Amino acid sequence: MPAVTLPDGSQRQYPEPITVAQVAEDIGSGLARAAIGGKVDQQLVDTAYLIKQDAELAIITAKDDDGLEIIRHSTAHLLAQAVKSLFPDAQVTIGPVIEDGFYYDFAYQRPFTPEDFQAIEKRMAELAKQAFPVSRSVKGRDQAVAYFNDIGESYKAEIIADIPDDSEISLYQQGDFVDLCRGPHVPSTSHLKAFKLTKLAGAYWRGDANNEMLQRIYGTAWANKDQLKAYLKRIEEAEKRDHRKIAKQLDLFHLQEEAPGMIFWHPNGWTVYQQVEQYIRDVMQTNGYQEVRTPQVVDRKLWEQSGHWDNFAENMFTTHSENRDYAVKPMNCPGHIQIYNRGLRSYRDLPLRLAEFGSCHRNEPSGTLHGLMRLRNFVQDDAHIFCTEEQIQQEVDTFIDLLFEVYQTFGFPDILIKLSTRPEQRVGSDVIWDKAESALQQALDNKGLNWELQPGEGAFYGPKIEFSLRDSLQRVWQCGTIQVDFSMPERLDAHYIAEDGSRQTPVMLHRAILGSLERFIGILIEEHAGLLPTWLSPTQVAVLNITDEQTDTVNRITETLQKQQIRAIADLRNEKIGYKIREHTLQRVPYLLVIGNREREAAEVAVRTRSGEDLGSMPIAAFLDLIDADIASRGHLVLED
RNA sequence: GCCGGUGUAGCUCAGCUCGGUAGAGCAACUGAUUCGUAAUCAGUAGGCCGUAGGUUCAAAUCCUAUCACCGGCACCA
Repeated sequence: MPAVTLPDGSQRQYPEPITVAQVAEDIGSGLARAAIGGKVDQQLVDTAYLIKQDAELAIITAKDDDGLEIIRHSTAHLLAQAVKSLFPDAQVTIGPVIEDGFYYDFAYQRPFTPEDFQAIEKRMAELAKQAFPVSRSVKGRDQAVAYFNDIGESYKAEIIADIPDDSEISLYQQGDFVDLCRGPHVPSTSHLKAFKLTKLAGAYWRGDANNEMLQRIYGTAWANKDQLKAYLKRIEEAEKRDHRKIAKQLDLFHLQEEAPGMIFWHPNGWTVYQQVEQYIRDVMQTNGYQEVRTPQVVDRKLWEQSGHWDNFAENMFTTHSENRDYAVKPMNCPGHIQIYNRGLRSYRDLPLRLAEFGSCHRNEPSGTLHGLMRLRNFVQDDAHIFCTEEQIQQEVDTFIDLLFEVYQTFGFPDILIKLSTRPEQRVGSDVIWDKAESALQQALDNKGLNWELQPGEGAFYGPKIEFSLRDSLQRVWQCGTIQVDFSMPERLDAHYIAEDGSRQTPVMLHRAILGSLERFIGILIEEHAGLLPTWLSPTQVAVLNITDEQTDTVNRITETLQKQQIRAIADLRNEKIGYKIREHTLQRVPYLLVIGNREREAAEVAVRTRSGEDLGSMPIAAFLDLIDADIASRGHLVLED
């Protein structure tokens, strides 16, 4: 006699056990048709799930987030069914739901071609239309292993073999396709109406590069065609923000074959870079850091001593001269320790904060390079804080505040924070690790921040916090970091004289706010779609004449602006004003000053923003006040819609 | 590094299936036009078809290798 309580609080009594689908039918036939799952006492189940006792029930439809997840998961199965029907020899492996979609990994003797891809998508649509009922069954573990081995699905058998002994294994069947799955799934493939396969890629079995490579097919799935269309539109728009595309349009930088993973900065891009660097330099100077500069090419011996040669030799660029081996620096820390080590340090000197816009080279694997985001040569806003163990907490605390201040200036509200703790292979005692990890964790918790734990992901020398941002396609890139290091000061003989006269080894904190300046600028470009705030814009003002009668006036105004440190250009070309406005707007110039005879007579400038807003005519002094305030606010003075 | 895809004028792209003198738009240059808030008109010039081999009477096109880029995977001190 189950009593079912619905989300609105109403209760329904049934004389005997009843399925989710039947309850939906009881409520209404429309709901019954829309039902794709249920939530019984907070647990997601199929519509065929039998409710035997009193329970809370929510009927899940495509409108629910859970419903969408079920649809995506079921579409992954549909993909597998389509692949098996076209390529019976292909083996299925895993097919999880991911953000906005799903993927499925297959093992097959030859690569899927773009034509196969089309055919698979077409077959999926056909199969969905056939409205196969999806049914669940349960097998014992050994029985399930035998079953999948029997039908030639050895990967599935391997997965099941790893599931604990006593677990029940659920199988889902649609047509003649059977897959191992926890579920739940839609009751019929007819619920899968809005999907699209998006990309074809390789992926290692079980995510291990030592294993064979499978073929992964990615797809997206939605509750209806409109949502699918909106999603595809969103992706299309996001791709337009790609910093590599915008860099071409705005002439910011380029890469070329002869220097893979290294940037040729053009005047426009370098202007942006310089603004970012100078801002961070100011922040460092006002927050107790001292800037230094250390060599690019350093004798191999130092890298052996620091441990880099052992751990990262194949990722370092090396060179030699007169029988000596050198490496181009991949990090700045050993250099900073050399500066620390010149002269005897006292506990009174600590914390000592050494900062460097250090250009580092790392020979990253070719497949990882990605525009400004992943390079072989990049500059970090790097600094190392030498301190005592007692000072760690305070330093971490202050650093996080500083980082948030900077990220706020640049307009990044959405920061992903991860804490990585001790890995298997590490140096230093557990006592010290305990201290360091808790210092980092406490600093985060004290500020009430949301963070994710990554157990075992710390560096061999200490735990770390990573601060990551997303690009326009939602890919995550690590930018800021703070890492506690117990190892390197000792390896490189750093010491200080403690209060009691003893010789102690300092702790070192590696920290960066932006991380790689290049990467940060890449994200900045995508975040703003190239519409950089005025303080960062390569050109801040374009002064345009209507006819050549105003040439002298335009030149004079441009010079006036330039003398006030405004990055202004004059556009005196013999073109219609509409043409010039279009061009500079496409170049994302924040302010356009139009000078015709009216303005010349009135000694004013007509101000137009790149968003198309007309700020009216004003004397040049008034415009200077306006743009000065804009620049000083670093993008936080909102003049445009 | 691994899997798949791509590489043609400064930019965006067509031509490649099925081999037969390399094409468009924008940009550039020249000339005309002097114009009021997102594209004035006409003309001219521009290409080692990523690179190196091969097949062929003939290769942008077919084959092999290689480099770079794009999308993933693995990696990211």
